Amino acid sequence: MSREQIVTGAADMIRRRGLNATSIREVAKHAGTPLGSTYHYFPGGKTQLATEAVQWAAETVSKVLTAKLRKGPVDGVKAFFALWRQIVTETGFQAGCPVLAVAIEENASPQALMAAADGFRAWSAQLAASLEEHGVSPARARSLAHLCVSAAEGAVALCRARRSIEPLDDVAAELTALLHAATEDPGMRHTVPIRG
Amino acid sequence: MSREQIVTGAADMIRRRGLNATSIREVAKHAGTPLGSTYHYFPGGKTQLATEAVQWAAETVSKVLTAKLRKGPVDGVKAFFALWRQIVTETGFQAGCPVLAVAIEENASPQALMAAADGFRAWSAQLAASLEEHGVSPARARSLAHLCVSAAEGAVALCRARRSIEPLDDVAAELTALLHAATEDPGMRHTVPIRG
DNA sequence: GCTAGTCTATGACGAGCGTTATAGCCAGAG
DNA sequence: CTCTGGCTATAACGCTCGTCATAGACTAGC
Repeated sequence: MSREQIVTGAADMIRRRGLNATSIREVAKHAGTPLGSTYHYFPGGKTQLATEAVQWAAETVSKVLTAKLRKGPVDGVKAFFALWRQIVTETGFQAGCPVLAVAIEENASPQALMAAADGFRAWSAQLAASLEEHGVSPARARSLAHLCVSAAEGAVALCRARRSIEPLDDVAAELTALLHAATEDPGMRHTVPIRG
Repeated sequence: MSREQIVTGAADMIRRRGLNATSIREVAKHAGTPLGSTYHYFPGGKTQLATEAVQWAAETVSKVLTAKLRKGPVDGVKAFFALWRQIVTETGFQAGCPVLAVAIEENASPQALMAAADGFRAWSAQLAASLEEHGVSPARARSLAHLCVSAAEGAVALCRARRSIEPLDDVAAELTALLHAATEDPGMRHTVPIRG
């Protein structure tokens, strides 16, 4: 169906150029459908298209996360980072995350922004739930999940700017080690936290 | 001087709306200068203006980092996160990081993108140097520095989407604890603290 | 074969964009 | 005083944007 091609094409353009630089005309051309069709399928205009593109991207990642988290949080996070690594390298550092792209544009429609928030929230929640299942306290699970999602999103941006995969790989290594220690090492599980 | 107002105004608009949604006309209006003046001061057009805006923002953060890192890497990172926290909350979740904004737009000019890369690299390098000074190995210092910068940038985006400061605070707490353990406490160097 | 509804095709609208050109202002140097 | 050079002011260029309207084509059900 060509409706789906429009959504996935829009998501691809948004993750490369950002929301504002993604025009409906180019999305239609990229999908091989006429401009009129876009407004037939998406009567809500650009707002609706952007919202659905973000939702589609968020769900795609979410499905991968669901599948890989079955083997535990560390494997899930590894897959999460591997996914971003593939996107960044396969596109020659030209694509990132459409959810992030929409999140940082002030004039994005409220619906699209909400879709982005829901996407981030879903990923964090999945990760946190898996951590809890492996003995991490709820508060710490949430905070580790936020760290993983934030670090991945930020690292993708660093990699794109520097045209090097190094930041993402560094971050992935640090976080796998951190999660491993937080979940599997019984001797350390009740260590007194250092705060300040 | 009004030239500087144009640069700072451009940086402010870019961090809110993104590069593409920031028009020279609006930058000029926001700075109270006529459109013609913009092309007088920046004959390189939007490319030059964006590049200088990114450089200015990167250097502003860099100076804060330089000052606060004198008290050690943990204090530096705390200040780094406090800085982003202030920006996000003060603007009601409407502003983020202009360096990130430029980094994730494919059609940003090569110069502006390079300025973004330089900014990220400078922050990471400052942090890594401070970590090395406090006994962290070069490789791990680099990787921890990448983690801090990436996580801060990503957390700012999460906060903007969700209109909540929670992700940033969670990330800051996790990373201060991680850095503290990595630098100062010999007995805890290979442990991971648990938050309450 | 006709009708209805889905989708295509095309063009137009007002607006905003980056950029350039040109004429005018207005201080300070001679 | 005149003159010069940095800055302002204004208008225009071609272009793309989001959106809408409208007419045609195709396909499914009767």
